[in-house]
Amino acid sequence: MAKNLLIVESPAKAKTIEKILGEDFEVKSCFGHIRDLEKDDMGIDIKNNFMPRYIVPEDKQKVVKELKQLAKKSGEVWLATDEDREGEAISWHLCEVLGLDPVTTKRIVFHEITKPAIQSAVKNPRLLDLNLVNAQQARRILDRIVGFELSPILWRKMSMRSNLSAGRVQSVAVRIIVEREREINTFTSVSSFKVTAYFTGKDVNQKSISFKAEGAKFSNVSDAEKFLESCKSAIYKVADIQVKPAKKTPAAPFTTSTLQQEASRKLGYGVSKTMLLAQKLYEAGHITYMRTDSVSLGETAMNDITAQISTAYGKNFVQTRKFKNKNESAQEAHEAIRPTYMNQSKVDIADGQKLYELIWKRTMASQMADAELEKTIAKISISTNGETLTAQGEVLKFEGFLKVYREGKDEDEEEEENNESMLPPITVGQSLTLKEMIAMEGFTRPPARYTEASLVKKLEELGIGRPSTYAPTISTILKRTYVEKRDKEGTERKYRVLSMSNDIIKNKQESETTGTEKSKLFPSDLGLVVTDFLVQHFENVMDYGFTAKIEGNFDEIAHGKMKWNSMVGEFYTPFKTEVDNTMETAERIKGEREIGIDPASSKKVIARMGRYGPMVQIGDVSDEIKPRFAKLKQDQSIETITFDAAMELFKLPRNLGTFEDQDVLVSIGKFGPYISHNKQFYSLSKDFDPYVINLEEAIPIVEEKRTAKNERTVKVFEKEKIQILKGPYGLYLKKGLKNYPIPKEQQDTAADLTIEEVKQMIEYAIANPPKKTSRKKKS
DNA sequence: CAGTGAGCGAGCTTCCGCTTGACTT
Repeated sequence: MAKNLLIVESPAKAKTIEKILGEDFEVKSCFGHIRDLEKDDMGIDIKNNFMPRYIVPEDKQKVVKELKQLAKKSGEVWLATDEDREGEAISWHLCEVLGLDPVTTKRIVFHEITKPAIQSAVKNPRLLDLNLVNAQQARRILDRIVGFELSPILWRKMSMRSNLSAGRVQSVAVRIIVEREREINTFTSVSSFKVTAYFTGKDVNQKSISFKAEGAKFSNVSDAEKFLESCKSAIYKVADIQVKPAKKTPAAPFTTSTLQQEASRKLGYGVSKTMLLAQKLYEAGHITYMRTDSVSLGETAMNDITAQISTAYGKNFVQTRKFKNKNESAQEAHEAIRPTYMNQSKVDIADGQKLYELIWKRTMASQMADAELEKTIAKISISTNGETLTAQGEVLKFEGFLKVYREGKDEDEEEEENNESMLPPITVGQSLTLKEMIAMEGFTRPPARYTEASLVKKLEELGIGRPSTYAPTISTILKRTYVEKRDKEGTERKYRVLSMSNDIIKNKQESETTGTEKSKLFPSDLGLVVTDFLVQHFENVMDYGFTAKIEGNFDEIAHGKMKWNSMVGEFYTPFKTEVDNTMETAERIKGEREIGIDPASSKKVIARMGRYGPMVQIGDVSDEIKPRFAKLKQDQSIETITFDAAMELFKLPRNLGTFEDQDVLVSIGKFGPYISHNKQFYSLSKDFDPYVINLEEAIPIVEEKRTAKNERTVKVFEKEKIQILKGPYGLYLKKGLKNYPIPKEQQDTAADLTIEEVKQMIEYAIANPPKKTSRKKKS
């Protein structure tokens, strides 16, 4: 009898499952979706009830062909795609393409790849859930409509010529970054003075002790000073001690999102790097599937984990837990991310060890005992003013899960200096000696800029995007340059410190660096203006709750309570009206902002988007005097640039004077600052500031780089902007940014080439690009 | 690339969500 064919999504899964099922089944993978909407068009017949037009994309044709052939000669075909909306749809598409009857074809699901789970799944096949398939179609079609209607509006309304895009997920992701940036910009930091006292004394055994205690916060320096003043000659006594037990609970096992966050905090990985390494670990069989939103662990896995904990740390370290997902949008088709074998603590994947270790520890910790603590809070009285100070200490009574793992924290979650040190043994009534009392100025902090991973966290909270798309979404908004990932240097800030020892109060000023950022997401001006535009015209789609709202509708479709095309239609009609309206009536996107009047010409100075990005402009094209333009520096923004900073930009290009009877100019080009002299350009190193460099400094740079250049230049056709240059492999032609080869036989006589011959050579090179030699070995 | 920078516009671009290989020296 012919074998049955079982189709899953992932090839790595296929291998494992084939082993489990044995002789009767041949297990193949379809590599995810095998059909999609037409690519070049909307792909939807809107007038015909939004009937989708599906095609098999080029890169899936090979797989589909193979599956078709196998299906023909196999016994029964079983569909075992993931148990979620997308998986159900993939199975339906498989039916369509392989000519299977969706009403009789066997459909099975499982959440873990273990022998019992799979065998029981095979014993209990069900049929395709067409309601769920329709929910997926609604999701797909709605996303296509939003993306393919909004993007063209941007092409029309944005003068920049680039591949702009908008979509349900990406545009909201950018909005999150934009709004955070504005929160930071409008944030005003408030300072206060916090009192800390450093005490010494003796414990019951007459051993010397020392610790610190904290007092009130004062909103200004004079109140803080008054307080210190009032503590002069005071007697300090321990007024009260309270001891409270406390416990800490381990975090749930990893999902895609939490893995990305933790790898970012602890290992400094970007989300793409994390996923790439996780993929390698998965393919090598070291971990379970890495694109998941589930926190649950299979039964077999639980046994493996608890056995491992018992052996390594003892039975009292075991505490099993069934974690539940907080997130309603989770579809839980897989397990949490965990090692496949807990007894394996090392892997042989290059760069993968650290990530594996993180997964291993997190998994172990999740089934380990709570950590038990003892928190001590001591109140210290001040005799002179009746105020009290508080000293806190924490003692770990039982390590529990902390033995292997402690979750990292995001910047904005960092609690105020959580004192996790121990308090020395003190007794109520005991008097203490004040060594020093300090009132230090501190400042409230603006919200933190997002990292890739903290953005993923936010998106997940809003139910926007899926585990398989978090990393690609971030790549998209970076590629579109709506958002930039970069560092920011901190700024110096002064703060005051009042200190009192031996009843003498001193007032010092110190300085610190604040606001240093590493690998953070900043919105570009493009991101700012496009977001404003979209929010203004498409508030509905840009709303943070939009996805959650339509997910509710998809659920109703999945439960057969709503028809998918009427749901899409309800969205489409008002949306399309707004699209048409916006196309016709909306102004071009400029993000224009007036920032002042140029005193020299008394013309308006504006900051706005230009063809080549953000710029400042004096005057207008309609003026008699020509307008002047300057592009913004990398860290400047239309929204925040000051008048003075803008005027500084107009100092370029700048004529430094003459050298060898030719002007020396300094300016900033696409690739940074440069000097131009005698029609040649010399890029300026970081050591020189184009706004301050003078002629004396510029001349040596020109001379030095010119000699270097002369050694390379054989001939220059100035009018045509073509050069013949000497390279490591011989002579070649350079036109603009592109290089073209000079044929071997003409290498020696290249210096005598005429412009006509050179042009012909370039034409020939363009017409005959180097061929990709695909040599297939003949067996 | 480059002493500019607008706008004009031919013809191009684009979505989200599933999955992995891969044109070449």
